[in-house]
Amino acid sequence: MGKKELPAALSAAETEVLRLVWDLGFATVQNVCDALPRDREVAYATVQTLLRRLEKKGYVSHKIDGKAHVFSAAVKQDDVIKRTVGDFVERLFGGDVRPLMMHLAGQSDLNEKDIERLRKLIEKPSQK
Amino acid sequence: MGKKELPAALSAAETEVLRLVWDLGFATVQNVCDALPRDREVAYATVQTLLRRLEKKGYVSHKIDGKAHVFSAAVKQDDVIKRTVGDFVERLFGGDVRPLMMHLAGQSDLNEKDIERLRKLIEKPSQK
DNA sequence: TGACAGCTCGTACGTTTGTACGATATCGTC
DNA sequence: GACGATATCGTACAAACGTACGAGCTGTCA
Repeated sequence: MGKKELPAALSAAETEVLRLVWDLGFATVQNVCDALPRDREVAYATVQTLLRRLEKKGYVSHKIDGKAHVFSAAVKQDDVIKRTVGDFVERLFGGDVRPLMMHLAGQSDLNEKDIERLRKLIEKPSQK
Repeated sequence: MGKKELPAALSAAETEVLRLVWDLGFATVQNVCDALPRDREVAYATVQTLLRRLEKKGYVSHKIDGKAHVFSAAVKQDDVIKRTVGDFVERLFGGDVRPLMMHLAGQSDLNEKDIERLRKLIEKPSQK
């Protein structure tokens, strides 16, 4: 097993749509449109194309319900995230995650619980 | 003053070159080529184009030294990182940085010092 | 059963991206 | 001052992206 071979790379717009599909679990084109942030409205037809491309690349699949296509993810979110974040860190930080963590830590407002969970994750030298 | 207006968006390849320019401080096309990771070799001419595009977009500028152009960054690294990471988190996590931090914390091997610094950052509710 | 609303499919198109060739300009050296 | 080595510049081009129109198919309800 090991390396789950992921399909071709995702563009930004595709990534966003895929995320929404994960969030929704099952979604029609319309559902995805509705789930888009209000400030990023985009034509129905565009979402449709993005879903079609995602399907062709193997990231989602659909079943038919009446006249609508109901899409769902065909890849594990963790795998995609791992690869996407990896690429990102590579480009912007030369592969070193630490500056990114520092940046995030400085930027974000984490509550007590978040910090607690983080601490756990960080301090337990995970079984890598 | 606030929002430093950053120029148009960067592509992945551009981002990588810009990072190298930051790392190097000042760099000729050749320098950037040499600094590229060995597994990602790319033609001199390609790097050249990317630097040209970066300059047109306003991310780098150059001065002339002999026959060579010496490029240096024209934007603050922090600003670019902030925006780039922001976009990224928006697309892949819907704007919530916490899942990303958790992911990174679980993936990376941080040493004692890193953890210490992180803890400081996290726990001091910085002046936002 | 026919009209309508909703949905997909084929197709398109201007941009951006990644990559690069060939021509030209410039610096140092003999 | 001519020559070679090294740079840049203009230009190119296929693929990927973002976005979308219009035609056609399919349930649904009167």
